Amino acid sequence: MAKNLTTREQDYSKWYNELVIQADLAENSGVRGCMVIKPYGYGIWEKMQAELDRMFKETGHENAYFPLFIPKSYFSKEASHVDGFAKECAVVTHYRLKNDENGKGVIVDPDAKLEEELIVRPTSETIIWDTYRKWIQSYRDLPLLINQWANVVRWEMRTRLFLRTSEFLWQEGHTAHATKNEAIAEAEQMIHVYSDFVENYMAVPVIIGVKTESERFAGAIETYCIEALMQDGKALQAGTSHFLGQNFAKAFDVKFANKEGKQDYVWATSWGVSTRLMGALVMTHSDDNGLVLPPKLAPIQVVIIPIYRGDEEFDKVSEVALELQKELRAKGLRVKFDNRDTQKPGWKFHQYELKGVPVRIAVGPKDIANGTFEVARRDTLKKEVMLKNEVVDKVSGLMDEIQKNLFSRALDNRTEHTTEVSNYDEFKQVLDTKGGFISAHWDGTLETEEKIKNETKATIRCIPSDVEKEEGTCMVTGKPSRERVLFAKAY
RNA sequence: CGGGGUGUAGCGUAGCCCGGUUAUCGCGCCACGUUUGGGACGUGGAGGCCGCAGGUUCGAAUCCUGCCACCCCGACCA
Repeated sequence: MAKNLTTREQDYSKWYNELVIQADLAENSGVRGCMVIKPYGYGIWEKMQAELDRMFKETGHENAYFPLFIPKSYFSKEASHVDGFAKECAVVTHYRLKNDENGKGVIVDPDAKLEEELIVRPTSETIIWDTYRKWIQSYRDLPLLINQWANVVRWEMRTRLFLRTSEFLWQEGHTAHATKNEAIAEAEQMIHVYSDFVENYMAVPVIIGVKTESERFAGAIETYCIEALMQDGKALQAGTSHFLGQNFAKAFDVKFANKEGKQDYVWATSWGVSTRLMGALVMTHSDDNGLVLPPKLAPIQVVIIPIYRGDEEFDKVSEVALELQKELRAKGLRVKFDNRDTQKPGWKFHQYELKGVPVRIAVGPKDIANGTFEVARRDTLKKEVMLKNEVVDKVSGLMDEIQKNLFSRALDNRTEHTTEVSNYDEFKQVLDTKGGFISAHWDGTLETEEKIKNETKATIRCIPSDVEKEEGTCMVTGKPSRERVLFAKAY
C-alpha cells in the first residue's frame, strides 16, 4: 500500500486513479480496458444494486436475463442503433481452439468459423425486442416492465477505472407500452427513480434534463438524463432513460391488438445506470486523505479500533468494544470491530480513512477509565469524545448527519460552479478559468452546438427540465432561443 | 486508431545509451524480540522467466524485430 496519495490540486486525474487502487475498489486487469472489481468496491456496488433493485420492483418491474451474444443480423434491423454502436462492438467469429501444430500454445481453429458472427452485447435492445415479439400479442400483455442486471462490452479507445471500461456492469430496463403517453411517462418516471437514488443514497446532486438530438441514444426519440458535476468542474452523465417511440417495435415487428381490435406497434423505453456511478461517487465526495463514502452505501458504516497494551488490556477493551458493536448493530448499523493484533492503531486509522468509513470509534484504557469513546467522522475529520451512555444514539444520528452533509457539500460545489453567461466570450472565459456548468442561450441548431464543441470542447449536457424557461438570444448566432441549456466539459 | 512515454520481487525504483562475476536500493512480506491514543524499532530471512515471443552474439535486463499491457496528449465516447 502506497503511503501518499497525489492531491486533487496536483493532478485530479492522477488522484482519482490512485485513489481507486489504494482504496481497494478496483484494479486494471491483463485484459485491455477491463477491470477487476475488488471486494470492497464490489461491496459498494452491491449496496447500489440492492437499493436500485428495490426501487425498480416498487415501480412494478421484474428482473429477467437475456443472452450475452447477439446475432449480427439483429443489429442491422434498427439503422440508427447500428450507427451508434457498430464502431465499438466485440465480435465472436469462432467457437473452438486447437493446439498449434508447429509449436506451443493454442490457436483459433480456422475450421470452427461461425455461420453468423455473434456480437457481444453493447446493450440489449435488439435481442430483447426480438424476444418481445413472441411475448406480446394483445394490449392485455402490456405494459411489459422488465429489467436485467448484466455486463456489457463496448470497445472503448481510452478507458479509466469505473468511468469508462471496455466491459462494465449495469442494469438495463426495457419496457413496452400500449400508448405513446404511457411510454413517455415510464421514461420520465425512471429518470426520477435515478435522481432519487443518486441524490438520496449516493448524496450526489443531479440535474434532470433531456439530451439534444446529437447527444441522444442511438434509436431514441427522447433521451432523459441526470448530470452530475465533479469536484474538478467536469460533468458526468450519471444515468439515462430513453423514450424509444415505435422504432424498435417496427424494426422487430412487435405488434399488438389494441382495445379496438386493430394492430399497432408497441411503444418502448429503455433506461440504465452502470458501474460508472462508482466513479461519480468517488469523484464527488472524496478528498486528499482518500475515499469518503455516504453512510447509506458504505459497506462498513462504523469501525471500532481497540487501543491496548498486552493481553490483559486487550481483553478489557474488547469486552467494551464488543458490547458497543452489539448495541450499534441493534440500531441497524454495519459495524466492524477491527481487533487484529497484526496492525497498529495508527495504521488502522489511516487505512479506514483511505477507505472512507463514515465513522471511526477508538476505545482504549483511558476511555474505559473515563467511560467514554473517541468518535471521529470521515467527512469533517473532526474528533469528539462521547460518553458511554450517549454514544449509540449520537453515532446513529451521525449517519444521517454525514449523509446530509455530503449532499449539501456537493450541492454547494455545484452551485459555486454553475454560471449563467450572456455572451460567447464570457462563456469561453468561464470555461477556461472556472469550469463547471454553464447556463447559456443556444439557437437549437446542430451547427451551433457542433461549433461550440469544436471550439471549446464543451458540450450541451442537457436541456434542464425542472427550471423556468427564459427566452433570449443565442450566445453564438444571436438567433432567438427558447430557453437556457447547460454546457460543460464532460467525462 | 495517430503522436509521445513506460514495463526490472507484491509496490516504487537503479542499471540500459556504451552487452561481460552473484541485478541496486526503499517500502511491503516472513521469524524472533521490544512495541501499541495518528502510518513503530532492532536483528535475521525469503522473494526475480528483467512484460511476452523471436533474432544477433562466445555471452542479452542492456542491441534488433514483432506482440501485449499501462500512462499522457489527440481522435472516439448512446
